[in-house]
Amino acid sequence: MDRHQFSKFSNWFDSLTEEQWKKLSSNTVCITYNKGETICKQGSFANTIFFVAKGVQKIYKEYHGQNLIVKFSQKGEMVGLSSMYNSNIQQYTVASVCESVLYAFNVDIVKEIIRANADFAEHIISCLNAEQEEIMERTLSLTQKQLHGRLADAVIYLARRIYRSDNFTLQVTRRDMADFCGTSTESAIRILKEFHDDKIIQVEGKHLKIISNELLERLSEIG
Amino acid sequence: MDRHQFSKFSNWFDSLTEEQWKKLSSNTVCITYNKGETICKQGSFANTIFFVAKGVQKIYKEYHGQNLIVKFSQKGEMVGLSSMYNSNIQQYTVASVCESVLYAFNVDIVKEIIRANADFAEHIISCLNAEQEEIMERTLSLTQKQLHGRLADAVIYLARRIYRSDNFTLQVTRRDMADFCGTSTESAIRILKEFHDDKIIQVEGKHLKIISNELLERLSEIG
DNA sequence: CGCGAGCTTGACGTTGTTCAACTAGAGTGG
DNA sequence: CCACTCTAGTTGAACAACGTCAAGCTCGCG
Repeated sequence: MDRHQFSKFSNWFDSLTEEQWKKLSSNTVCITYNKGETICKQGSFANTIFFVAKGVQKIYKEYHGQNLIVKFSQKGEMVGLSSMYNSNIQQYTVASVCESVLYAFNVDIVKEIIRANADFAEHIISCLNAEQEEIMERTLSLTQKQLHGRLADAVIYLARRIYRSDNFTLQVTRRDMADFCGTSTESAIRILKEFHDDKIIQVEGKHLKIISNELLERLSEIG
Repeated sequence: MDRHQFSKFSNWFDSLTEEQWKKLSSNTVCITYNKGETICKQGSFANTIFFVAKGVQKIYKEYHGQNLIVKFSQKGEMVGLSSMYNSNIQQYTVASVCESVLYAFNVDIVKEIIRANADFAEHIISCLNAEQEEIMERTLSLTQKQLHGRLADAVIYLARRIYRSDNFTLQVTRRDMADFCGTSTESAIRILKEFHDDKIIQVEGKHLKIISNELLERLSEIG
């Protein structure tokens, strides 16, 4: 594992001493996942922290055959930090929505570094804070807004956070969009079509283009 | 501030050195809040971490005049850990649902101790993990279950986590119950009445008694 | 005694789910 | 190369769940 490769797209490991880096990387494997493959499974033992080097993944909770997608993770993010202490049971399932490359760290080594390196510990806490803030914002969206608001939020999320463009090719299915908005596939499709007909976005198959960010934000705002 | 008082009902500060404790406690004030008073407000600057010595508080997000109660906090818990890093803006409002006593710590001192004390840092991370797990569980409940399941969850939560009894006096209003379940006051009342009529619980005004834990759990399970 | 906040109930309308049917494309095996 | 199947996407109609509105109630407090 070349340290320089990592620091190009992530500051996660900048604070590590040479020794800490060696220990971490010698206990690490790199894995490539195909589209649709499960990376880790809700309910299994959580002894791994993942670092995403490539691709997009969906992090979701399973419930009675229904899925709720909590968030999408991507390049430069750590996955599994929130199942690190307490129960060592995985709280959610992670699956690859396109070809992904992940590094799998041993959780005990990560914990060891947390204890030895205050900068790294702070980074972790800071990251957990951000994640929780995000989840609470989404919980608010999912529980207080109607479908139009929720789908507007989803489109904004994908455009700004994941694809960083107003014009992108969806790697997720309509079902995933629905699971992200806590609704049924049919409803998600209907609302997206409405947005299309109202010239707020342009959807053709997997291609999505935002026409009016203002209208999307208005929809998000009024719920 | 007497250290012994604290260690009676909390292990939060056990790992602190004498010096760290002195520094922390000399920058701390103790405040009593009456029922209904706001402890801290969503959107304001977050430079305080609270430690609850007495009472029950509601932690909620405000949105268009509607509130979503994320959780209730109580004796022995820290409040504000999740707004510690990143933005120093309070992510939620905290209000007292009965007479409460809280200690207000300076966030910078807490951060200083995190850097200097690995046990304390681990404790914080562990706590953040637990909180996030709880919030995700609730998000699942709120988005995937129908009202009966959500109210069953709320009753179970109050009985097991807050009052630790199957027979207790509610300090929260029906409105709060509704805000906790992401529904309207009227709906919350109707479902509670149904539970009462079906002899699952017994509600009379503020008094609540669980008659059948099995039925409640079945309701929670089937959603 | 009157006022206001919290609680309760019924009627009604809306939102969003469910079910069923149909289409299109991708992969598979004969 | 063509039937076959499977998955994803789409549409419409019927229905259930839930929110909203309106009204009345109770109880504590000034």
